[in-house]
Amino acid sequence: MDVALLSWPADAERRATLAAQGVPRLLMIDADAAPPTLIDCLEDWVRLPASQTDIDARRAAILTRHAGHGSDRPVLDRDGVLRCGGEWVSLPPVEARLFEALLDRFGAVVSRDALARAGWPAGAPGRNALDVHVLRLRRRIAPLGIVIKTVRSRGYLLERGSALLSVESA
Amino acid sequence: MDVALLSWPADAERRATLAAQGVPRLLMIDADAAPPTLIDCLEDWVRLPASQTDIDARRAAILTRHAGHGSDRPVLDRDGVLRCGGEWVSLPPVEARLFEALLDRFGAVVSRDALARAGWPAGAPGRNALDVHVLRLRRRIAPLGIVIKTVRSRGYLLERGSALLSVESA
DNA sequence: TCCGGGGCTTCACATCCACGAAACAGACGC
DNA sequence: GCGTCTGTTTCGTGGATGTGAAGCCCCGGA
Repeated sequence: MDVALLSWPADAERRATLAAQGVPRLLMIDADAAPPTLIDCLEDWVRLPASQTDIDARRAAILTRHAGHGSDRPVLDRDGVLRCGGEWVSLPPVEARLFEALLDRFGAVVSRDALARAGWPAGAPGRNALDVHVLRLRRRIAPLGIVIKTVRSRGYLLERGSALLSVESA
Repeated sequence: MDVALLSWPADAERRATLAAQGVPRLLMIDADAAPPTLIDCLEDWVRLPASQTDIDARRAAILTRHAGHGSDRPVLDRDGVLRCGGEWVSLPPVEARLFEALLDRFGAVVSRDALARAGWPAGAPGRNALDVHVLRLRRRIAPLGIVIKTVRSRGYLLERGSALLSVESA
């Protein structure tokens, strides 16, 4: 995980998107622009021109806060091995593609359509196939403390479980 | 509560004291000094010389965080996911449209008529539908510390709750 | 002061649809 | 052959939306 560097006010829209996904941001403020109101604790800004030292300091601060809020993303490699919190599981092809799509938008909603396209690029099978694969994927990743939440009639959303965090850190 | 303005590195000792007391701080960094590592979320810094605008912006940001890791404005994304203070809930279509209308006028009154139009662009169902949906919306967003206040015979108004802040931080 | 009504809140249902879950079956690889 | 991966069918549960009706509160009028 890294801090996203954005221009302000140029990247206003991207900023909102990243904020919604919980991605930390550092806004580079144009010399003559007004500083924005910060959305949350994972955001900061520097006025340009700024020294690399100052920029690095603010990035480090954001990362520290981010770590404090605890939310490491799982990692999926090209062999379908999913790692998170020291543990790992292997994902079969279809589930790996589904998970990849969810991970790309970690913390944000992925529509069922988008998932179906990700899972079956050549065309999806029956409608229920997706349901079943999500079910199986859920069970497979549960031991890693990763959860797929349903957002009814909208899609699915990937996040770290809450209950397991204490167990994991213990 | 106000933000303490300190010089850095001159006021290092006072900074530690204030931090221990939970007092928010803004460090004014000497032009040639290295930026400090931030102790907590209630601290920030600006490099001198800095404009009053920038200083005020950072003070405001600190105060926002101080109001309690979640006193930020709620954010509703296009997938009906409402985020606030690290938590989130999903809103079904009708409630999402109602909430959007309230959020557009955050802190101000939105008339029942306007709400009805926002919730049912094609025309509202029974008159009571709005009441019931407001009720359900209230219950759904309560866990996020967001409150819909009634302004009798005028409409509704969206704001952050106060009582829940302690629960939320626990 | 008491009463009636408007405005809002809340509950109890009823309907419809999305999603969850189990069971089953074919295909494939070791 | 056995276990895994994948897809299908089927059934059940719970969410989303509306409607009707009972209650509360406050305000204005008799």
